[in-house]
Amino acid sequence: MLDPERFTMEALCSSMLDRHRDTIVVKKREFAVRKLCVIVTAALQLSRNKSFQAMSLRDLSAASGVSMGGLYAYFDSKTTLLRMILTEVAEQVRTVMSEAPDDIRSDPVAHLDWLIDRHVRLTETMQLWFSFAFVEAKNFPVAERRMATDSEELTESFLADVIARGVECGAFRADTSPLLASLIKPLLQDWYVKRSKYRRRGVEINVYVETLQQFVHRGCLTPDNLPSRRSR
Amino acid sequence: MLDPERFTMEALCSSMLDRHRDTIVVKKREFAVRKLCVIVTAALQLSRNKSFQAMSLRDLSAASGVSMGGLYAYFDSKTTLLRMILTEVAEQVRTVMSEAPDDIRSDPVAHLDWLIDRHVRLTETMQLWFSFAFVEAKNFPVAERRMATDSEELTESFLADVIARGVECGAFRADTSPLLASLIKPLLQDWYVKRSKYRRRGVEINVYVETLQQFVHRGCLTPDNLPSRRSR
DNA sequence: CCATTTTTCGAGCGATCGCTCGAAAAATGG
DNA sequence: CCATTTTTCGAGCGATCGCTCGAAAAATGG
Repeated sequence: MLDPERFTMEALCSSMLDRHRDTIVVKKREFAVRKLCVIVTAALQLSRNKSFQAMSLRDLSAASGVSMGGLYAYFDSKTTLLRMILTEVAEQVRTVMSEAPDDIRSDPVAHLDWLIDRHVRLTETMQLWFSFAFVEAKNFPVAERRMATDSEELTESFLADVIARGVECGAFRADTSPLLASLIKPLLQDWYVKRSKYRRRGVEINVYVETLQQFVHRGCLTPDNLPSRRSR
Repeated sequence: MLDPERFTMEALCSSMLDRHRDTIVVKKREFAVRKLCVIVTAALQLSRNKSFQAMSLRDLSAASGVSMGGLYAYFDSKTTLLRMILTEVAEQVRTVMSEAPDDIRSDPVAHLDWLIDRHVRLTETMQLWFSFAFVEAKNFPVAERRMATDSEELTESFLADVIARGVECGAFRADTSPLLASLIKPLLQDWYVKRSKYRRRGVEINVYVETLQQFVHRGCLTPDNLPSRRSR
């Protein structure tokens, strides 16, 4: 459903380069993308155990094999590197969550399921990026924190819009809580925030997606649309 | 339902002192508790905007009015201060979530509702402490991170136990997802992690608790126990 | 009131941080 | 092959960090 080719490190760094042509000094695209991949890979890896703040640029230099001075050809401050990564995550969310085909868009239940499925699979594919964004966004300058907040609100608004349409057309209960979209979001986030827990317990991504969809269905579908699974 | 007197800064710092008698140099209880309150209050406040790592001990000294040297009478390293705060949060969760009276304990549905209610209200009362623990725990030494993980797993096990009992006695669906406890936890956390969002939208704590309880009911109660709220 | 204990103070330490800059190395193109 | 451009390098900068320690101030108790 999601083409993995779209989210390779090279594809994402290529996109990062386009977005930051003005701050990246290196002129030749080939050179720039290759080094960006190395730098970003090392940065995500190092931030995984420690944190972005705790990672020094000397650590990053050693892990990436790019000299201290060399790093500054790709960003003009450590905060800029942070912003580049956060922006890439936010823009991928915006793009990927907007791509619902028309036939799915026409059915609120299917559309809600689609949003849940897409979000979980996107965060799975870009797991390191999302963990990074979630953990680091809080600790940094106002502008960067704002970016993270906006991205989260956008995700929530995708959900809220579909739910509102579903209530309107009678697929969802009329008494569906206005908080529902707010509650689905932390459930989506848990998949990557607590990824290691689910891995340890052997929870497959398909199981997680289906469990979440069913949980949400029970919370907001009208009884007519709800499959009755009474067992025993 | 929760006595606020139990969770005043003074009560919590008094408890912290008992737990760390060996590392705190100051001998007179009266002195120690008073200064601890000042120090911890300032530390939580400063970590709110920046982060614990980004907060320097000079910042803390200035904000609390305690000199650099004076601080070290209350902890022997910055990490110890972190550990003291995290421990206090974890122990309060452990205590407060274990106090269900027998009559509630005997009814799984009531007990689950009680756990949800208690957790949300505890995190509301100790909001700064919980936000701190959630944001900071990831960034720090292995031992401290482990403590946070253990605490979260404990909370989850409280939920899982009650759900298992509920399934056994037929109050909860037999096909209740084994993931349910894992999914409730991020919903509980969202209340304090995204507290400012809910405040901005004017969501009252009672509404949040009830919405959450209802959402969970729909997800796991057998139809017999589920109040039918079909409207229009 | 004074001897003793307890608490508080803050200048100064070594280490590490983000970042710079002039020079070296590599790539390019005629 | 060589002149020019582009990329990479790493020692060194000022600033700030966690932490120490000897001395001053405050509290205690007979």
